[in-house]
Amino acid sequence: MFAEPLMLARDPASDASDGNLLRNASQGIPPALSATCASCSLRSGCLPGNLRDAELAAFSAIARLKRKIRRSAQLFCAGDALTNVYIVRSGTFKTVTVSHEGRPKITGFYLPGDLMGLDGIGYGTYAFDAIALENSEVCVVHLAQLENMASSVPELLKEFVRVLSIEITRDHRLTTLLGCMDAEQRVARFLMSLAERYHRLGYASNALLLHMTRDEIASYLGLSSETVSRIISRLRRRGVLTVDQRRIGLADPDRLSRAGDW
Amino acid sequence: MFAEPLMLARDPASDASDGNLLRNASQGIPPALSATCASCSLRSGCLPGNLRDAELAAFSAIARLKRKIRRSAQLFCAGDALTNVYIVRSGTFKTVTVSHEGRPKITGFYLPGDLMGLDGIGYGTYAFDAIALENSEVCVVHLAQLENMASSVPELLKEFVRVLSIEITRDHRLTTLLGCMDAEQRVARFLMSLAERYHRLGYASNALLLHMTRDEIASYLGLSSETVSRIISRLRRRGVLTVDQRRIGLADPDRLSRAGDW
DNA sequence: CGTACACTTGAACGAAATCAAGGACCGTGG
DNA sequence: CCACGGTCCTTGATTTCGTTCAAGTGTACG
Repeated sequence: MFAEPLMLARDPASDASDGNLLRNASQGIPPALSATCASCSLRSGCLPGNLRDAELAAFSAIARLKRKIRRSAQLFCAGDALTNVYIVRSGTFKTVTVSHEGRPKITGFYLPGDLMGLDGIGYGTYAFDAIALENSEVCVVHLAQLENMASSVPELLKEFVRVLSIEITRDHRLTTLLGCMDAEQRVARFLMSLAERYHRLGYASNALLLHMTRDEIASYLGLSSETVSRIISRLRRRGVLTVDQRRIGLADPDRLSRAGDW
Repeated sequence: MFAEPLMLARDPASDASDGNLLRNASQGIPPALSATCASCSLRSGCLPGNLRDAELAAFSAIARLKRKIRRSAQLFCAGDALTNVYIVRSGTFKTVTVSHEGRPKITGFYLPGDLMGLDGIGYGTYAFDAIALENSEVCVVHLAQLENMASSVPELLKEFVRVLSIEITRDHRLTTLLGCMDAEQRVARFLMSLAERYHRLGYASNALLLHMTRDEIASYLGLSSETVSRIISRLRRRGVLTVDQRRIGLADPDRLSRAGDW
């Protein structure tokens, strides 16, 4: 479909080494003791959202370790052995898979509260590269410890299963989007969904700041960056959006929503 | 993308009533006592595959209830409250979602050993309609009982999480397929993947019998049925496949595999 | 034996990719 | 401070792949 490699913003190869340096550096910093789940601003939007105080403290202990990842650095690599899953604490990530010819394809964007690495559990290795789109921080959750705790805390088990299931639902929606919708529907849905996710995190619901490039959006939506650009321009001309670089204003959310109907 | 409704083989509306009649009818039949997991031919290809004898018997008890679904009848409906998940025991199912204009889109095909309904757990309702492509049988697994047992049997918890994770992986692959690949790659991958799944079930690896129509394949792959037909014809002309209606022979699996490379 | 449905194939059309060029923004260094 | 190079973004012209439309063939089943 792409005759030439689709060049994304940053070179994965150089990111890898960059990421490793950062990882080592950040692990030298002792985790802040104040960073407990009870004091975290995500709270209900996160995996342990439904736990009671004692259980929450226990979960907090297994998610104690934090890791800072600088913009364009790599959190984990496709093929690496999976012992941890990660919860985004702040910032944004993308996950990327690479064709055997080296063409990258973005499979997801992750915001605060999202779990990364779930897709790799079944095979014991990460299925994708995870790269930070801005300076970000994650909670490191040892999978075996999580499964242990889930055995003894039914509420956590349910919540973990729920998160896994919702990831499946999200993927199925993406599947429908990629299989059935035209370019305008895809872009409209993408913006709506991003706005909703930010809104749930407490941001304004009628404006959003994209942390990804047009190329990255295009890759995720199975389009070319030119097409994404054209669609955004068209929606702007129609008065549905206001556009100032990465700042997108939802001037008419109803019409945007309808543009994404299927 | 489709200006006209994509007509699938059978009318979902008529299937629904048909399905309900069947459901009531089949529930009148007492479950066969001989149908235990220990005696099931799927064994290692199924959820309880790694359990030891005592645990297997316990699992067998919560998956005791079977249900027969006749060709084109409906197992469950999108939006219905989800209390059970289903394991395909024999036969084939498709899951279907319908656009607000009534256009159907097939989101998955399910073979023996596959779990259906996982995508609905997060929201407590099924996300899709599940329809049998041939006369089929499923094991009914009460979700609450499954989660209960998973709490006390770590091996089952791991296996359940593994199955959920693998579903995520599978969806991500489909996402890549729909987002990046051209028609030939999609069809080639589809056939390869189906052949592999049948092979794991003990069928010949170089031949396969499609239980779905070209329309259904097309819907799943985000193509038109004409395109699917043309691609299959092209692969036949090249000597990669032999085609006799729904019987597909994999004359040159290596080349078929390469045709699906990305 | 005839009707219905699934499948195949051809021809015309269209949506999005590709190719190509120009412009805006950013950090850097003179 | 401004010039410079590098990204990123936008827009236009052309091409391409797959859809749509249309017709015809084959197969299953009453």
